[in-house]
Amino acid sequence: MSELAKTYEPNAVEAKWYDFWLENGCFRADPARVSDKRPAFSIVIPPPNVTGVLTLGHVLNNTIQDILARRARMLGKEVLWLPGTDHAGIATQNVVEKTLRKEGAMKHRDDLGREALVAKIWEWKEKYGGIIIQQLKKLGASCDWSRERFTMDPAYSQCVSRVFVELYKKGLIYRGKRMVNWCPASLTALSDEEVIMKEQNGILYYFKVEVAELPGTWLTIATTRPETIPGDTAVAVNPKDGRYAHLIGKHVRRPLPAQIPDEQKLIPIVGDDHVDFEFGTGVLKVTPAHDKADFEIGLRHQLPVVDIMNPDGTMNTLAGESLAGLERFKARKLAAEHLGELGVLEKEEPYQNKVGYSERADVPIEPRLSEQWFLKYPSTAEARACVSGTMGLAGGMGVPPAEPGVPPGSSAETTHGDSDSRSTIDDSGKMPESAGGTPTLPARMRFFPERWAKVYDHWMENIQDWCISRQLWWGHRVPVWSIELSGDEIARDHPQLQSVMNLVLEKVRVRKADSIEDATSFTTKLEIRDCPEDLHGRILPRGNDLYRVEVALDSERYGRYFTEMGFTQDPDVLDTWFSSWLWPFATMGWPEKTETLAKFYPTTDLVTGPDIIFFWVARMIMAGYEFMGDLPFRNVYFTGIIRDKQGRKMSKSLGNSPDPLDLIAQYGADALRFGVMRSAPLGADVIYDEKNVELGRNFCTKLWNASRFRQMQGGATEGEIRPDLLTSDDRWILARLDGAIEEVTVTLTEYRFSDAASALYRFFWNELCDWYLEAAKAALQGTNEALKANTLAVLDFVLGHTLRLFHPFLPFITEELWHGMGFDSDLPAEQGGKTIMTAPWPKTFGAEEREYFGLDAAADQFAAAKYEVVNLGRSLRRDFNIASSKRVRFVLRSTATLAPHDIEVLRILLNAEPLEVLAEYTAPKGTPAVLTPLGELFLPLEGLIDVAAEKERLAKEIAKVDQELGKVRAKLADPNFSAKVPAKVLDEHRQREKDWAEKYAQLKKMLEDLGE
RNA sequence: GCGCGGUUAGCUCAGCGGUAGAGCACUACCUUGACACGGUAGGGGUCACAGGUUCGAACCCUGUACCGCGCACCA
Repeated sequence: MSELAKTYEPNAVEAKWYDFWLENGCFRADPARVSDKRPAFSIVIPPPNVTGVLTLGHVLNNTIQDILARRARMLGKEVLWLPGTDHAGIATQNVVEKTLRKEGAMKHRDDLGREALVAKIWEWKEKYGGIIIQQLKKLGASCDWSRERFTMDPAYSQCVSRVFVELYKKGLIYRGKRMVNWCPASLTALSDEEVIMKEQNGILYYFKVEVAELPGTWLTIATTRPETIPGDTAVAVNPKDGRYAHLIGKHVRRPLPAQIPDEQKLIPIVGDDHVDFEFGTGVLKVTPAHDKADFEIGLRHQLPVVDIMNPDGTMNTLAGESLAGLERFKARKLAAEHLGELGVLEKEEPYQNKVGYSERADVPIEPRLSEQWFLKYPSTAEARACVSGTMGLAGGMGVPPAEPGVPPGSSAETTHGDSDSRSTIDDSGKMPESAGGTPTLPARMRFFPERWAKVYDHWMENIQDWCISRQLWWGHRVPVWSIELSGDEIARDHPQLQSVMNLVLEKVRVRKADSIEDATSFTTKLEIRDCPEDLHGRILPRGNDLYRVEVALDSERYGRYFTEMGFTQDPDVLDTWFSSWLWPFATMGWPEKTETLAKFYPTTDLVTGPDIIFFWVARMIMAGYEFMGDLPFRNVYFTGIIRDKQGRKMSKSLGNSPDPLDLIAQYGADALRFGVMRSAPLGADVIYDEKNVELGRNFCTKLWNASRFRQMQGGATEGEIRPDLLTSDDRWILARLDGAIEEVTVTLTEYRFSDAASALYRFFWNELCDWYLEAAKAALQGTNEALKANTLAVLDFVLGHTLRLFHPFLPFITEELWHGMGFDSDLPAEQGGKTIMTAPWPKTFGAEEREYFGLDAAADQFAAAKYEVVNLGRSLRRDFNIASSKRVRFVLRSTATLAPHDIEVLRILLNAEPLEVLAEYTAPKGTPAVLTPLGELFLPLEGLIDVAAEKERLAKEIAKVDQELGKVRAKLADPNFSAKVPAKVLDEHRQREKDWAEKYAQLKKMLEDLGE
């Protein structure tokens, strides 16, 4: 073994071992190695944004995954941790556009054009795309980098198109004109999940309008958005509202825009149940183009839709001359001013409401009518059942998580009315038993913490179609080519479509095509070269003998044939999550039936944040069932969110987000990992404090120094332990080690990482270092060579196991010590050999081993009693102000049989010189003493002590003991107590009473011994 | 409004029916032969509040208050 350096230098060490692991293929997953004896373990990384940089959130998330992966390897599993990055449509395009604008390369994306901008983004991706991957390596992530994937890799993109076409074919994807969430900053539609509601301090404006048919009758309307008045096409009241019901059918004049002729201002008063007559004045202005609810009212009453805004959130000419061109919030103020000038503004009051914000761009979204692609989610019943089945079942901790190979036991607990949700009652014909509504079949997927299952279930229950198209350029382009033709043109130019057209013409429904129901789907073979498959498309009547003919293609190759025929590809790209939801299998080679998929799908664990439970987790589950016929993962661990000391989320703009790379440089990756893990309990947010990283650093240093201590003793590594030479301290630490193995194993199995880290900390620091290492000095400094060698063997055994227990948390320092201590060469390959990564995970002792080593309760108690003597002796020193460095005489009056080694341990730990153990001893009057489990310990300090002070100290202790004694006695005196309490508890109390009474008597005697 | 968490030492959190715990911070002493990124000892808590169940409640039940977070909302 080489000599360990005086201090631990993490940075050089970390780089060295990471390269070593890479060179030796330690992270490589080989499906061919998977067997009955070597089960597969797999995780797919939640792909970070390709342009992202490492945050503390990534540190938390990826450290957990690394711990799971490293431990799985030590458990002898074949581990695949599959890494990669996400193209992150909006985020990435935003970043690059912003940069280009700053550089003056463009003002608007149209200046560059689609191809040029996409090319720029690819350039950007190549240049900065790898940063976060390099940073993950610094953290120690043991991903199989040979399998790194990007959601816009050619093969991955192929998967996305294929999935699109399959869903299109099934009629689950359709194009429709709907109210969507429009982001005026990013100029695209968003899904409902991308909108976050924020509390807003706004103003509620009250203005009045005159009923045209009843001059002099005015209605007052409350609104937060006066700028949309020009888009109002009705005023609505509740038909049950006595105040207004008689006005339904009459008209009012809307005040804005003011310049237009009066007759154009007339809008009807309609009756609609949606109106809440408690709110405001009970009169609602209806702006179908700019509000979801108003749009619905508009549909019910056939109201015109007047769009008064531009896509970027400025007002258009329909808003009137003065508002046109103004940004919406400026327009709001001006509109209110106009109302004032017209004399119809009655009052303004401060008002708090919630406004939808674009998650990415952080600006209020604008409800907007537009044509988008939607997805009716597939496999919802299976996806819902597999998780919601956990409710109230398999509930508590301690139930091991589902492992691969668990037989599928789930079928849907409920059947939905949805015609498209295929039944999940499987062929076996097993129907869920109805047991008072409690699901009786085991869930197949577990959430940690479990409460997220309820959130998931609630969302699944109320699932809405997903708007999957985005008006962006960076992403997967919608694989649909379309052309608008008249019936004649179809017949003339596209004979292939004619037969389909005939069908359409038979049942011509010349009305606005705004949903899938109006489309006629077709499958046809178009006679074009190399096209082996049927093509799927739809013909949608657009009115006036015009038809939109569209085809969905999963191969870009054929797209150009359609282009040649005059078709154009849909300009939109797909929502980023439309590619992410395929991640667990698209990264493993789907749709090919690869060995990787066969061996590693479904994955074992997923580690992610609860904030993307709908964005990603739920959708992956549905995609898994739909395309793989099986769930994508068996256990989902939801991390907390990292917050600063004030409880705020980490964010760049707040500047409260430390750079993990700086922390690694300063403290080391292991320190960062340990510090974060120790403060990240299951199910709770993490309050980040650099002190925790310091703790991690200190911990590594301690581990380093303890190992150095061992090394300085010399001798061969890992000698044979002779049970006959084991001291009580040896037995004690072996038992403690056994307890630590048990606790760490259990806590990790239950995903309680912070508990595992605390258990490791406690064992290593408070048991191994504080007691065993100090006690072992008695043997190591002694002259008994056999005893010394045996102590070293025990120490090596314990340290070797400790390093392995620590390895998932502290991969670098444990590898360094594994080598530095010589474990790499002294152990056979199957027990680790040249890397701790492949060392087996420690197992608890069996009964045989416990007996072999003589580990029993008595041995444990004796050692604990010994350490208690030390504690009490040290307190005594402190009470009489004797420096811990000063050697003083102690006398232990004891009838216990103490081995010379035990006496030597006591002497060293007490820093006594000498320590006399006597069966008979009469202390001089005034000698301080303390009662210990092994007898009375005296600190003879002739003449040095303050008798009064000692008396006071004893009196204080007597009072305390008296109090405890009183409490126990009171309990025992209660007839109810002894009658009702379990025997075990009663015994405990009786024993306690005895102990306290004994202690009380002896303390009294000691007080007397002090004199007068 | 509905749902889910939380409220324990100055701070961050464990404990979840039977003598109140850890880490950090604080105080005192100690540069002793692994470690001052350390050691030893110590101070500090009517476990948010009010009821209830129980021989016994930080822990179980009910309600209240406050703090988070979802979901749905009234313009």
